[in-house]
This record gives sequence, structure tokens and C-alpha cells, in this order.
Amino acid sequence: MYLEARARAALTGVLSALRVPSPEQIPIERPPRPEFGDLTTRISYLLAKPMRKSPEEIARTLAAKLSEHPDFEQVRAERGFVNLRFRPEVVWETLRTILKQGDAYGRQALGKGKRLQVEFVSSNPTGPLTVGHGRQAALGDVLAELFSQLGWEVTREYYLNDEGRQIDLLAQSLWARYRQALGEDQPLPEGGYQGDYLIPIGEELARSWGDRYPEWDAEAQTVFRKQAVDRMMRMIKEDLEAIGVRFDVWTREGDLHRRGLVKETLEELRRRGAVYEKDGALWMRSTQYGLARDPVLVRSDGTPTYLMVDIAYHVDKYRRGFDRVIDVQGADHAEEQKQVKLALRILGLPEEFLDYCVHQFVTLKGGEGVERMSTRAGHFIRLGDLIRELGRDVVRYFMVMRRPESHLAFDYELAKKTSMDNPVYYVQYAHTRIASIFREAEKTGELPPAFSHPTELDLSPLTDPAELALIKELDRFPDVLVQAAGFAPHLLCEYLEGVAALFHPYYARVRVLGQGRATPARLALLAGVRLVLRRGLSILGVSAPEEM
RNA sequence: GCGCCCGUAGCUCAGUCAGGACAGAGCAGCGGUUUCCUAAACCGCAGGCCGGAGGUUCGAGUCCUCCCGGGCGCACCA
Repeated sequence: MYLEARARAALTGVLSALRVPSPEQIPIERPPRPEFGDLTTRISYLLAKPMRKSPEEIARTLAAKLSEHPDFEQVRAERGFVNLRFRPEVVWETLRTILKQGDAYGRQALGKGKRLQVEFVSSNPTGPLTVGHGRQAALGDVLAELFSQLGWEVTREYYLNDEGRQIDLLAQSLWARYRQALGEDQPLPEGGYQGDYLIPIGEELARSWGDRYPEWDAEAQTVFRKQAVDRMMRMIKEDLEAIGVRFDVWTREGDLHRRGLVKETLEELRRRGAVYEKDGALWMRSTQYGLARDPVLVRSDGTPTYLMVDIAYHVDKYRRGFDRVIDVQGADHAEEQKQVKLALRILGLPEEFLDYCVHQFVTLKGGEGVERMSTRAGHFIRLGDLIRELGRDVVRYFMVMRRPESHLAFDYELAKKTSMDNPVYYVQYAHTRIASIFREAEKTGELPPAFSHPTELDLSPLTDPAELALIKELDRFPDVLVQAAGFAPHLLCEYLEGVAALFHPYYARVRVLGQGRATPARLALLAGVRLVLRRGLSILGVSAPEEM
């Protein structure tokens, strides 16, 4: 970003000197090949029409003028592009500004003074978290952290659906397990929860309660509902802890009802003419607004649907003063999302208030087939088991290393490897190697009196192309964070792998310690690399180990 | 049937939002490298009509239309 700003400044100056109308946005990009320079602009293509000249000719004019600028070592007009290569002095200055910022490097003020809520996981308390929830947990947590880096005040929230039919079904399933533990041949209810995880809980309840609840009556229902939800939440919280996610706010569906919010929201929708009655139920007029169907808001038995409560919940989020809300959800909720957005529009909330980060499902590569996981059918892999096997770092990293809207084929064999084939270790090991050099430097007394005054560092020994390339890559970090926050955390993974991929060969080829004047300069470079790796990994919630 | 997402190297994926220079990475494959800050490494080679067909454009992996293949959704479930 530093280099881009310098290039932009230079280009703006030249355009006005040549009295060329500068377009709103001067495109400055990284060229596809290093031979084309550090940065490139295709501005000539944009100016070709208004100036009635060929891009090649414009590029030549711009290049001639730009080559007088002190920032550039080389300026070339090639096929209509203007390719820029910076003088090493400018690159060294870049490293100095990075080191000066220290741990603040990459932090930005884009969202300053604004409040953001990220709602994610929000898994129903009907079973332990699955691998699929793991993707959502990692995604939501990393997104939240990214926005926080960009200056937003972020709240992580979990919506807890602890009422309704699924919970009844769960409670009855647990009761059946309890009866089974007492030796009774009690079948699970139809459509009940078949997973093994209810068996030990049923056994435990049988031990402490004995035969106290022989019938599935009102009393048993109340008791088993509470018991089931409590036990499931305990499991879920354990799994969340294992993957390293902490929520600031837990909202229970029951609270929304108690506060009268659901009723109130329904009334408002009705007042705005978006509700009608049919077959004893209340429906929303979604088809009038171009959606495929009208959904039910209140069932004929008077209970609100999940959608109705969800709408009310989002109104509540708005009232709580958030400027923006991001819901991380699986692709199977697409229809629901359209309905909620429509309802909010009808209620007069701003269009940009709510955004969905939609992600596809996780399958296990190399496993038996690609069967979809289902909590109800008891067919799933527990997130907690995966973390115990692979570690939090690997699981978190693998969950966000692909674009959310792509299916994630979790490569278990690769995840299990502790070699640098595993991208997590590849990045972490770069950090470790640097840490090791600094430990060694301390021993040999080559560690300069800290890098607290980077302005005084003599970086001129950094002339190796790999050294300059590394600094230019470090310069991208703030920009990568902005891009990654656009629901694309995988870009941060790719970036970190790229930094590591520049560092490892450099490490293998160039010695840092015992190189006279070059040593402090190279240590400064390494300090910059270490800083960016540490910052990037920390945003992903992955550790940056000193040793491995 | 309708709607949304995906289809890029043997495999897993970037690049598609803002169209531009001979299409990138990792793994797998093949070949090489180790007196020195951890070889849990490094270097090199090979590998692709970017699912298909049209269209827009000076220029299309990228935009538009249609088709094919895969996933998801189309409940008074959540």
C-alpha cells in the first residue's frame, strides 16, 4: 500500500503536468510477471478514447515523463502498459515504515466509530458441533477479527434456538435413551435424534433418577427439555473452546418472545400490508416482491415460525445500534435469507444493514464417499474429535483456506502431515526459523539494540532481489486484510503462504549472522517478515510458534 | 420444473466482484542438492482446447445468452 501510494502520487503529478484529465480512479496493479516491474498501470487504455490516441502512444508519453521521477529506477512503456520499478531506497523506506508501526501494522480506520455484529455458528442445541459447524466457526471468527483490524467495533454473537419442535424431538429422544438405559425397549420417536451421543447421557440420567419418569408426559417433557438443552450446550461450548472461538453475546429465542419483540414485529409487518391470512395461518406477501413463494409467519396453531422469529431478531439487532450485521450461514439457508432481507426492506431498514456470508459444505476428502452430514441421522464427524486429532491450528487454517462459496474438501491426509507439505506448517515454520535466528543472534551478540528506531537503520546492504521482493510483499499486507474482509479470508492464507514461499528459499541461500554490515540489515528484514507472519497468523487464530 | 452456488493441470484450489501482457500455486510424478542460523528443507522438469457452444469488445478464465455436469434450496422444519 505504501508503494502503491507513492506510485499514485507520482502518476497524479505527471497527469496534471501533462494536462491530461485524470480518471476518477487510476488503476495501479501488480503485474503478472516480475519482469514487468513492481507495479503497473493500464491507464493508457482508459485514456485512449478521450485522448484519441493509441494506448501505446500515451504509455510512451507517460513513461518518458515518469522516468524523471526520483522514486523509480526504471519506467517502461510496454504494450500500452506503463511498468514501474522502484529504486531500492524507496523499498527500504517501505520496510522502515512497517517496522515503525510494529504490531499496529495492517490496522486501519475504515470502520472507525462503527459497530458490527457477526452472528455465526448459532447451531441448534441438538447435538455436538460437526465438521461443518467448524467451517462456520472459523470463518465467522476470522471475519470478525478482520473487521476488528479494520477499525470496526465487533460483537460476536450466537443465536440459541432453545425452543420449538426440534428441541421437543431431542428431549423425547433423550427420554427414550433414558428408558433404554433402564432396560426398557423404548424406540426413538419418529424423526428423532439417532446419534450415539445421547446414550451415555440417558444412562447417567437413569442412574441418578431411576424410574422417576416412566411416561412421556408434560412433566417429563419439561424436565427432559431443560436437561437436553443444558447438556447439548455444554458439549457445544466445549467444542467452541477447542476451536478457540469466544462469543460476546448469546441470544436465546425465548428472550425475544418474552420481550414481546416477535409480536411487535409481526404487527409492524401487518401494518405495512405485508401479511395476510389463509388456512388459519399468517403469511408474508413475498411473491408480490418477486420472491418465489409466500412463507408462513405464524402457524395455524398460533406459534410463530423460525422465519418470523428471525425477522424479529434482526429488527432487534438494528435497534441495538449496530451499523452492520453479518450472518455466516450455510448454503442451505439461501431461501430464508431472501425472505429475511425482504422483510427488513418492508420494515424500512437500510439495504446494507444485513449481509450474509454464505458458505458451502465440508466434505472429507479421501473418506468414504462424500455423504452429507446430518445431526439428526447421527451421521457426522464431531468437530471436537477432528481438533483432538489435528490440533486447533490445522483445523482453523484448513477451514478458511478456501473461498467460502466453494465446497471444502477437507484433505485429512494432508492435514495430518507434519511436514511443510502442510500449508499450516509451511507458514509456521517460516516464523520458527526467524525466531531461531534471533535467538542465535542474541547468543552471538549480533542483535542490534532493538529495532525501536527503524529510521536509523542502514538498510542499504539489502540489495539481493529476493530481499527487495520480500519487502514489496510485506507492503501488501494491509491491502490483503481489506480484501480478506470481503468474505474472503482464504486470501490471507494464500498471502501468508506466498510470504513463506519467498522466505524459505532466501533462508536456504543467504546467511544472516556473521555477515558484518549486512547482518543488522537482514535482521531488520527478518523482523519485518516475522511481524507480518505473526500478525497474519494471529488474525487467523493460528499460533506463531517460536520453535517446532 | 424453478432459484442460488460450483465446474481452471492427475488431485485440491487461487485468479471471475472493478475484462487487458505468453493462465498461477500446493500436492502427487520425474530429476538434482546437505561441513554453515533446526533438511519438518532447497532447486529444477513435466503437466491445462480455463465444462461446451454462441455473443459483446481493439482484447474474455473474467461480461451476456443457451446447453451439459455436480451441490443446495423450493415445509404451517430449523
